[in-house]
Amino acid sequence: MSTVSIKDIARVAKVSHSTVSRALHNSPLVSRETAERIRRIAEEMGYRPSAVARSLVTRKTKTIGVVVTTIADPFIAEVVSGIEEVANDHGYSVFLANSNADPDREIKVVHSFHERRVDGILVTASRVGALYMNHLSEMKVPIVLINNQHPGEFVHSVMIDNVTASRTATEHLIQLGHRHIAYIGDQFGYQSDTERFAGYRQALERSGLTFQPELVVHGDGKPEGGMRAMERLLALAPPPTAVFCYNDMTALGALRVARMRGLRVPEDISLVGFDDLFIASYTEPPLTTIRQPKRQMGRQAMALLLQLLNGENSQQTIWVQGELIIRASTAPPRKEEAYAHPRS
Amino acid sequence: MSTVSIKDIARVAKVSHSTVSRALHNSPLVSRETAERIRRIAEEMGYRPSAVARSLVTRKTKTIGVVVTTIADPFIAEVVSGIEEVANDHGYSVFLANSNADPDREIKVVHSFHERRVDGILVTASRVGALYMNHLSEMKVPIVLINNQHPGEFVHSVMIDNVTASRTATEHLIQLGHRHIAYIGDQFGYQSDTERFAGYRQALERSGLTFQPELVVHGDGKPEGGMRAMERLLALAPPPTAVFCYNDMTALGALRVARMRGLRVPEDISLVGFDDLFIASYTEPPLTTIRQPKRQMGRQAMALLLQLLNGENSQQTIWVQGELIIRASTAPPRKEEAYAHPRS
DNA sequence: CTGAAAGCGCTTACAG
DNA sequence: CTGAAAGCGCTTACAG
Repeated sequence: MSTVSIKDIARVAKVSHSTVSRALHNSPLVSRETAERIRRIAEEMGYRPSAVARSLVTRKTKTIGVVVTTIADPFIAEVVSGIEEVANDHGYSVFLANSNADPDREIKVVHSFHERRVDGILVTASRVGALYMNHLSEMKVPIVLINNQHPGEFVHSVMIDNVTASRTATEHLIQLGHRHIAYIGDQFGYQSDTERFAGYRQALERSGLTFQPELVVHGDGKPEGGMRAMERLLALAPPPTAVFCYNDMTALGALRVARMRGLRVPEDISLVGFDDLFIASYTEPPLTTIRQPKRQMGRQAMALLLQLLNGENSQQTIWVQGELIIRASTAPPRKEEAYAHPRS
Repeated sequence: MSTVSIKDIARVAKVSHSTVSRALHNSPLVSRETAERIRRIAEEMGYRPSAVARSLVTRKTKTIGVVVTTIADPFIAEVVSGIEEVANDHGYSVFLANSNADPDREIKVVHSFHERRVDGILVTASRVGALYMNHLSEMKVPIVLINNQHPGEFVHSVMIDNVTASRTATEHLIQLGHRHIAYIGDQFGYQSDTERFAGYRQALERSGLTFQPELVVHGDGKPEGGMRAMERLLALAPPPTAVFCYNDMTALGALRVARMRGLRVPEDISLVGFDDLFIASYTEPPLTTIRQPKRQMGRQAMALLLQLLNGENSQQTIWVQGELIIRASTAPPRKEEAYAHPRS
């Protein structure tokens, strides 16, 4: 293979390779003429410096590792796109690895990033277990978590303020006149589910509505789980007049079941999602939801990592706020239902 | 920083670092006992070999570069997820870079991959121009393109058979009884648009239907373009009874406009997409479309690259077939319209 | 301003 | 079976 090195250039420029190295770095230690000549020759020879050789001596690879459960998740893809943007703007390349939420794979990914000597690590929307976190922190490189489900004590992270956002979403339904509001959660036990549920309860409490446990059902964060959950809710007597869903994917399933049961959204039942995936604008009706600034969260996480990489000991957690996006899946309940629910 | 090297291990094991290297590679050249002892020590010391040092001597980085326009595109994200799967299974790490279809950025990405000394490159669904391709091929590493819009002569690629798939999609509409079938394309001039249009025309011809130029309008591959195009089609007298869309995103826009105009899908107008994005199952009605085996295409592209990396000079182009997925957005036209169109 | 030297962490012929 | 040596392509003190 023909890859040209600093030595090749030195040979044709009749200087030492040290001088070539300096010239290529615009070092003031080399005369203008020689420097320019060397640069011209390098250009002509199609020289590209070897990042691997450089990394070996500088002990910085200018790479970061991004771990995701799966890049096929639209939420994650948006976040990663934000990460990649600022990484590239600062000369960093990103290694992408899917963990598939598989513990074995997670360990393998961490080892792989370790061997690659990445300068830092970003973990998106993962449910990193304790074991995984230990492996990660053994690497002794800065780690930033995005919407992590098990925040440890020593890690930096970017997090959506789930409680406030969920309270806002639920309050929107209450303001419309709903009194019989359900919550379809994610699988039980995950932090963001717990937080979103907490926001839902806070909204009920603040409005003096009694919490009804039967109105809380768990899905799986995907349409399938949303469908199953919605079926259970619609079997209730009376069924809720509004449903706040853990995320848009869940809402997608809920929406489908509502339609299958012949219910009109929002006339018969209101639906709110969370995330504001692209798809939320294109459902029928378009979905009222909480927007997470996904790309922005990716950008901020990378910016935080950059600070850590520069030795600035910045804040532990960056909180971002969700934004209620009112579209067409929410409306006042029908008259006869609005006040059917007893106030506490 | 504390990263332990082969030398550190050598020191505590009281052997040379060459022996350590051999032991860690399970070389038969080192006695079982020493090898095991060394491995134990390495383990205890938390040793992780440096891929960068190894790369420097082996002249293989075991990395590949993946260029995408944007990872936020759901089609691309699925493909990348397939790529990543097989890459990781074979010990390769993947560098991900978004080009944003920006020529400047494309060049920068290529340079960056060059400097990183990636072993191979995968380009997904890009509209790589000639300039870009030149830079790419200068690197002298194997390149595999996926659904590229400007296939060159010397590159390997994985391509969907657009013509056959589009003909199938259109024939499906014809079989339902439609005679007045529109095509909403992508921006004019792109290869896959040209091919899908060709498939559409072939279907018409084979069925003896006359091609009507006014039934062909161009969008932009996104919902917005689909909306504009659909508005133009619905302004026709008579409007088409069915529309074949360049892709699902376009169909999303078309669907929305149909609804805004008070048309029922599929009763008043049938719609077919292309891609079978996740979202296609969750529109209302669920979208009939052509499924591209996205993940599989990513896997095959990476497998092809692997072969090239192993020096096997494999086939230039792998063709994959689309699959018609009939859902609920297509149905026979209303009686009075079915035969309104003159046969040629 | 320029070059020779050392070294980053490995692999792998070459001797023994 | 083991070690000393060379070298991958750079960067950067150290001399001059």
